[in-house]
Amino acid sequence: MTYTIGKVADMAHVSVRTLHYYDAIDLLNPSYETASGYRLYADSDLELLQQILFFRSLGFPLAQIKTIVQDPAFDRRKALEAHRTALLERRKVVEALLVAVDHTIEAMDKGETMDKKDMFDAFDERALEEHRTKYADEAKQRWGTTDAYAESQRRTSKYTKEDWKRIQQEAAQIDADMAALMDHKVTDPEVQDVVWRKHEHFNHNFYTCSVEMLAGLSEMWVSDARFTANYDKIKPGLAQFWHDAVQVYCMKSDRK
Amino acid sequence: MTYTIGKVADMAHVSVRTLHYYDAIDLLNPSYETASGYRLYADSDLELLQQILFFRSLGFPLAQIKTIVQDPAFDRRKALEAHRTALLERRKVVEALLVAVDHTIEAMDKGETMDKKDMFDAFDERALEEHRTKYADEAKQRWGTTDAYAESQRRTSKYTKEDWKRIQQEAAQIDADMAALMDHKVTDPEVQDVVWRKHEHFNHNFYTCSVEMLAGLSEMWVSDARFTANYDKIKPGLAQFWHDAVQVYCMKSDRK
DNA sequence: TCTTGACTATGACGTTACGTCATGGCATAA
DNA sequence: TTATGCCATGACGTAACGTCATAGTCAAGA
Repeated sequence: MTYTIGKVADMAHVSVRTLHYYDAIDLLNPSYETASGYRLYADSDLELLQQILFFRSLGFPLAQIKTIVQDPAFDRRKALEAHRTALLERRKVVEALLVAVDHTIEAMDKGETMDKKDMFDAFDERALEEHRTKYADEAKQRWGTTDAYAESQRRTSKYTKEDWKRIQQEAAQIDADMAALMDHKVTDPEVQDVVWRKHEHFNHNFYTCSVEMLAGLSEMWVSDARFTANYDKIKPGLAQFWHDAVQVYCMKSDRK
Repeated sequence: MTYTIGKVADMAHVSVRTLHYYDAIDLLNPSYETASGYRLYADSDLELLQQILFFRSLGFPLAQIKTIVQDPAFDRRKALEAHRTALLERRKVVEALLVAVDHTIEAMDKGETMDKKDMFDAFDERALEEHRTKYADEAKQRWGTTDAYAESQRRTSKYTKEDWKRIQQEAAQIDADMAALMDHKVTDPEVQDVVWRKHEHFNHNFYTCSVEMLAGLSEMWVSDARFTANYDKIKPGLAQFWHDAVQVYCMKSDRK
């Protein structure tokens, strides 16, 4: 059984142009051809198309898909991991752009409406201060004599009230995202991604945080009642869950 | 004071070609020109370039930057927020791709190691319960708000333990039959026949399952590690095989 | 003054994965 | 036979430049 190009396009939900293109770049050449030059696709062509579309849906460029589907000895596993790394990089870029855009918007707000800004946080004031001292504490308790603490002091001392507000909001979002994943296993990639975001959040806002430091911090979250309470009031058990997830995260980082 | 193109390029850390390009698209035309046609940039041009590069660093497309810097009445704030929204969307896409890639990698891992530990769960209570919640889950995840889910709930709630046992045995038989055909092509009529049986099985026992739903389900079997594992422990690669076979089945049904 | 090397100009092609015409041949049912 | 619909090839456009290729310009050293 063979199918004309329009049929195939309909079945696979791609355009005829796409199939023309795949033929032109020798990614998918139809097995048969009529006397008048019409393309005829066989079942095996459909299967290959499935494969191609699968990898396309994962965001692979066509050039790479070509080698993947045409070389049976190709290491798909390695390709997937390389692709994953590229995606992580892309995410980092987007995150950085988001932060930059947010800051710009914030700066515009500041310049334009600084006056009526004072009305805001009355009770918020306290929350911010609490938050500030909490992180300062966190660093001091563990690395009071180290460079990390000095770095934290140096960086945080320049933060404005708005900075703290933003940092707190980001942290809250990360914690909320983690709380939403508490029914997953701590090894789940989604969970690990949130851990990664927390790690990045520390690096961006406080001090260069090694995985060892992160592991240490996570231990404090379960062993120090004040931190435990802070996490558990978001969702009971979150402190422990954070701890476990971070441990896995650090173990995986070690291997690299 | 004016600067030649090379000087400007060095100062702003962009290429000469980039400035040529900006001139060509009328994003930044130098204010002066020598008799021999050399571009000469004034200080005001440099400032404009600064602006352009700033918005570029935020990821704005040049076409938009053009209106931003050339129209003083332009609402930068709104542009920034729209851009922020776009970035959030991009992040979501990247996150989704990451999850998909992770699941695929995980499924590959499982497929290679799962085979050794299959002979578990026979027909004990727990397996049945797991099975029941699994299908309930399956429906809820995709059509939690639709009629299909309600129908599934209504019908499955009346099933007895014996019903579940029968349903599971039927499903297991279908899966086993499919596993036995994995050396065939997915377009093979025998394979397609088994897909048809699976489709009927769904229709009889759970809810009216359109081909679109079936296609959606099959995608979940490969993208959700839990389902992938369930199929692959019958035979490694079965999840992917089911997926491909169902896709062909649905594509062929579309034609009708 | 002549040459040399650094700098500049324009033009054109390549990149990704197709969309969108434009033009014209082929197929099939009425 | 014709109307209608599907098919083919070719060409241009996309975003933001990189990378030649070819050729004119400028300042400095011999």
